[in-house]
Amino acid sequence: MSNIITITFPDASTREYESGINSLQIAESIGPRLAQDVVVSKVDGELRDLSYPIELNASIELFTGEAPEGHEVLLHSTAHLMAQAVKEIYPKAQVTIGPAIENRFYYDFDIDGTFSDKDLLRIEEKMHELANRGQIVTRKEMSRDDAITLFKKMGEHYKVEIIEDIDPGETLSAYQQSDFIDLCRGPHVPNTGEIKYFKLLNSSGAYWRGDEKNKMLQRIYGTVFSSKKSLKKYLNFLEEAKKRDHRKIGRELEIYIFDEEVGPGLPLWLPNGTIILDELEDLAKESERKAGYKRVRTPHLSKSSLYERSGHLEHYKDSMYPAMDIDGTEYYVKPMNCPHHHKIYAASPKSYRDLPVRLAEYGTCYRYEKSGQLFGLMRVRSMQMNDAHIYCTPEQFKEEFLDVCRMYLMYFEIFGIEKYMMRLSLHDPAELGKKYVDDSDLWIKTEKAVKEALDDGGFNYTEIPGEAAFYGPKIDVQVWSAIGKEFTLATNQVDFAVPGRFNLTYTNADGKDETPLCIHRAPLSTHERFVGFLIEHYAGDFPLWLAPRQVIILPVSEKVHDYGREIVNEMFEKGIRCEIDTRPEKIGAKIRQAELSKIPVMAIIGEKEVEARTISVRRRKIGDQGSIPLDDFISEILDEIKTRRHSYRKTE
RNA sequence: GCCACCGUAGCUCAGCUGGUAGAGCGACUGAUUUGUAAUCAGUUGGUCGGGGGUUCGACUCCUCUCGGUGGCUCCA
Repeated sequence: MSNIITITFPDASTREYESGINSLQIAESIGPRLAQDVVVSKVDGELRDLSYPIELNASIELFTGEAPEGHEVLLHSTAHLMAQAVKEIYPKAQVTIGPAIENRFYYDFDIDGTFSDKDLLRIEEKMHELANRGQIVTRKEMSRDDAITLFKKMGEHYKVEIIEDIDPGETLSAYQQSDFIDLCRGPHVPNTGEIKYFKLLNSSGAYWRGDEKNKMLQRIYGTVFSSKKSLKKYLNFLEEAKKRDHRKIGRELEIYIFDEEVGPGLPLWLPNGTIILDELEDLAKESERKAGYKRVRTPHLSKSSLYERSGHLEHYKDSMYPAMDIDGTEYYVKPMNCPHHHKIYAASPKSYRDLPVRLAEYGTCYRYEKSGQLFGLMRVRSMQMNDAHIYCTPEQFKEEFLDVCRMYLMYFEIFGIEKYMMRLSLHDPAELGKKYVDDSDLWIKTEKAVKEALDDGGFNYTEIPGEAAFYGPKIDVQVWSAIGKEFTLATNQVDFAVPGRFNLTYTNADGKDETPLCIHRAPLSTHERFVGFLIEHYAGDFPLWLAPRQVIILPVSEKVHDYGREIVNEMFEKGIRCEIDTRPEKIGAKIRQAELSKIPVMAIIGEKEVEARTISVRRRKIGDQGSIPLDDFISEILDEIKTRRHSYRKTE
């Protein structure tokens, strides 16, 4: 066996080393700085500990804590460090799982009692102490049975439970630092001294294995970075995100409120918010009209039999408001519009020539969301859906489905939404007849058709098994709130089951009855959620067409109030939302107030402007734009509104 | 729903170990007639989320309840 091996680096350069060398030694041979910063390596494409001995020729990639691979290891190692600290302070605590997540890590513990903020500080202190000790982190491989024996002896019952679920033949690994041993796949940093810049963020309850039937554990979230600067930047980002939170801006800009006496999750839309909703609806009506949708309206209540037929009572009863008894019959507040639309479809006989039938309604629905689930406008109990149902033949399906997807993209373009993820939710064969309509062939056929449509349309998407609706696969568009919470913005579902239950038919060219497919779609989500999202997306700086307050006239002195009122009237006549600030304040104060209110256009008028019939334009965040004739100003504003132009952005 | 934390004026917040509440902004009034992010002065404003209890005395302690926040779980 040759003692010399060749190591290939990502840039294709090579170096020779003695067999058995590890990544840390290789880093040292390149430079002391790299040796200091390197956290983990990839050997032949596999992430490995720095101490992993390399026996044969290999390709190697070294990662510092700045690289995503390195950061993840750092996060994970810090989770271990936290667990070690917790075990030292609370010897009776049992450790469970502690993974790295995006920019953060957490660890769940089973302890008596809970963690207070003070406890977190104490744990954090302990962590610094343990980190500074420079404990060497070593990897130990063992058989599954040995692992069970070891963790049983340690009294770590959750770990034993985890191991017992692993295949008997597998070799497991554990990492040890001082007396602390944790089952872990690794890799980890070689020394706890590498962990310097961390902070524990918050604690919460978390069910063991995420199942509310299980015991509630105590979870601690924290974060770590490879430099003080990065940590600070991240903490700062969290602070900035809070400023964009739609709940904060929604209150500041008087968009919506919740009232204790009205009830949780039941928003009241203030005049400013209603303007935004109206604009969104105008956009939706306009684009749906052009796309051949017909608008319908349906009641808020229906008999229970309707939802029995649709299957919703069977599948979603827990999320519906309880039934009310009316003249001895059970009625439900509607949790969705589809059954009503099915009835409208069925109201007259359809031929294949009538299809596709596209029915749209911004119907208000009510869903009983668990109290802990409510989240500002993003998760509410009363909601208006940007809803429509498309009934089509199997031949028409692909094109209809794609048209819906294209409609999302058109909206995203209008709103400047760039960060999103498309998710295709598929059924789980094991759940057929339980969670899902029991028709395996139809599921497979439909899912294939959806995938084909998406592929042909050139869409990128991720497949998620076991997340489909009970009646068919669905496409969700996922976005993230300012504080990083993921949620579904647009949704598009294929329904091959419910039309049959409603006996919906169309007569085909051969004169025979067939059941149409139904596409459920809500590209603008619920209007509540969409507005919540937009508030954060724009950080309250709405583009002109959406801005509740579009133009404010700021008179330099009272002498020009008449001219100002004249402008307001003229703009009002043209449909521009314009107001005038007649407070006896100096112009600087009026500007400041307008800026804080995020009014996009300020029109400053003084005696010069009166004389020349001009206005001095100041765009929010842009500043003074100079004087222009009043008529030009009005037509510019109108054009910007009409074309729904993007807002000016500070950083662009 | 579960775990933790929080709840003082329209908003943001102060109020030490119990002695019946303060500031800034806002709003209002008056003066100022102002040129691109705060003119000055005055006035207004709270049964300290609500109920019950402990205490001579509760914003402060206990308890129940309502609401919010961070998570867990779920989302047609």
